Amino acid sequence: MKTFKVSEITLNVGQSVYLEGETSDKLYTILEGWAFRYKSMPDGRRQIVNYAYQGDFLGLQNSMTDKSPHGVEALTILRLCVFQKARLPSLFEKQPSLALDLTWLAAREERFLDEGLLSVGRRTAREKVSYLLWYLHTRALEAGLTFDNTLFLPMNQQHFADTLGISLVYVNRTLQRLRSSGCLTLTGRTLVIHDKTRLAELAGIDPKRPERRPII
Amino acid sequence: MKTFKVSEITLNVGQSVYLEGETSDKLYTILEGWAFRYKSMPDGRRQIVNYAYQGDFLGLQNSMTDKSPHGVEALTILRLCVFQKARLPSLFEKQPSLALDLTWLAAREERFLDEGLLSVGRRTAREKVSYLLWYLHTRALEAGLTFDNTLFLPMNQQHFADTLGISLVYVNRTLQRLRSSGCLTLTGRTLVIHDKTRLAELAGIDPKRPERRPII
DNA sequence: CGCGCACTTGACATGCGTCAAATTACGTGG
DNA sequence: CCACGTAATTTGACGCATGTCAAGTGCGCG
Repeated sequence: MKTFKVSEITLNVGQSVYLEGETSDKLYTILEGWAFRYKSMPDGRRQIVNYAYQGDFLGLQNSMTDKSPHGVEALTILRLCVFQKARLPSLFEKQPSLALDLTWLAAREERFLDEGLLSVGRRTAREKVSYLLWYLHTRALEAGLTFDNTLFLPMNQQHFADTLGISLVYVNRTLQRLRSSGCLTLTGRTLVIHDKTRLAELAGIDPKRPERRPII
Repeated sequence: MKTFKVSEITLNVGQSVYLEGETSDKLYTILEGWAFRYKSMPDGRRQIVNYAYQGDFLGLQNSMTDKSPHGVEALTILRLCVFQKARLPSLFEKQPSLALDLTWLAAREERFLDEGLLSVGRRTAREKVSYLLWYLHTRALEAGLTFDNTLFLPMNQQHFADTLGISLVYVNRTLQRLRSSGCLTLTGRTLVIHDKTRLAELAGIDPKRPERRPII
């Protein structure tokens, strides 16, 4: 294990863990803070692909020699643990349970991405915004980042727009309408969920197929 | 290895490997044929999340006890190899290279999903359809399923629509316009790419950031 | 020969995008 | 603590890409 860990680094808001198109032979775990993964088009259109926080791995999708197909940027101050990806094979040999953990994490990320695709592809704007807030709240719960249904969100409306595939202006209008529905408050960066069941309804989440409960 | 493999099964077009909401303690590899993974909303809206063919794993995202968050359906006759997921830990111990392979496959799937999110979230209808055809052709190349730029596509326009998050009617109109651009022919289920570079342009794929070349 | 399903096409409706400007919040230096 | 500059949020007016509805058309299969 001592040869696997390389170092610990800290990034500031807006700094990149790695850029789209950059090659990196590193792996990262988040010790503290929020980041987002994104992809973009030649003309600058951007799609945020997922958010990540403590315990999440970054860089697993990158080969060691090719350019990264996505970028990762810090949303808050971000403390990272850095590993050499080349050490992975020997690590898997010495500690097979680590391989299982990584498989589990990858599977979890895939489930998130699948949900994201459903959102972006098939939900209406109202459902999209509802779902995103529901999702962030649910993940924050899982990570112990909420206090009494209140939650600090490090992203702004532009991030929402780029996550959901709608325009900034329409995110704003949709948020207004959600606020007036009464089931949540979002002032500045503070989100309070008053009625999560209602929010799930607005998001078009199937009540008969509940999300998996937080693992631990 | 002999204790890992359970059996081999064959499905017909339209049959399900597993349904959304079903619990399954199995893992599958595709030996032959095409399938698609999908998720849906309570009211029936459907999002196809990815396509899979020979060599791809299915069921990795499912826990052994919870309901599957997505379904998988056969697009062609589908031959599958079935494994017991519970055997994975001991397998990883005996054969750490398998863990690496699975990690690689999971990373590959994540890259596909990221691309899908970019498509659905940020591309226009024309770019979406172009990208999907480009993507299917590229993957088919990688798998040795094309012959002289000609490729059999097992999916219909409804599948395209559900993949791209647009309506069936608009997929059709967009295909018409793509055909008249001259860079492809799509008659029935046969796709011929005449000018792949042009197709990539229409899809808004960054020329400076080429997709990773087929591995092997 | 006829039924069913995939594909087409036209007419019309609308959810969301775009442009532009106003307003508010926020950090920074004086 | 205030003044200022910059970024984030909000609102209005208008346009368009895409959706919806509905009616064909073509074709494979029994």
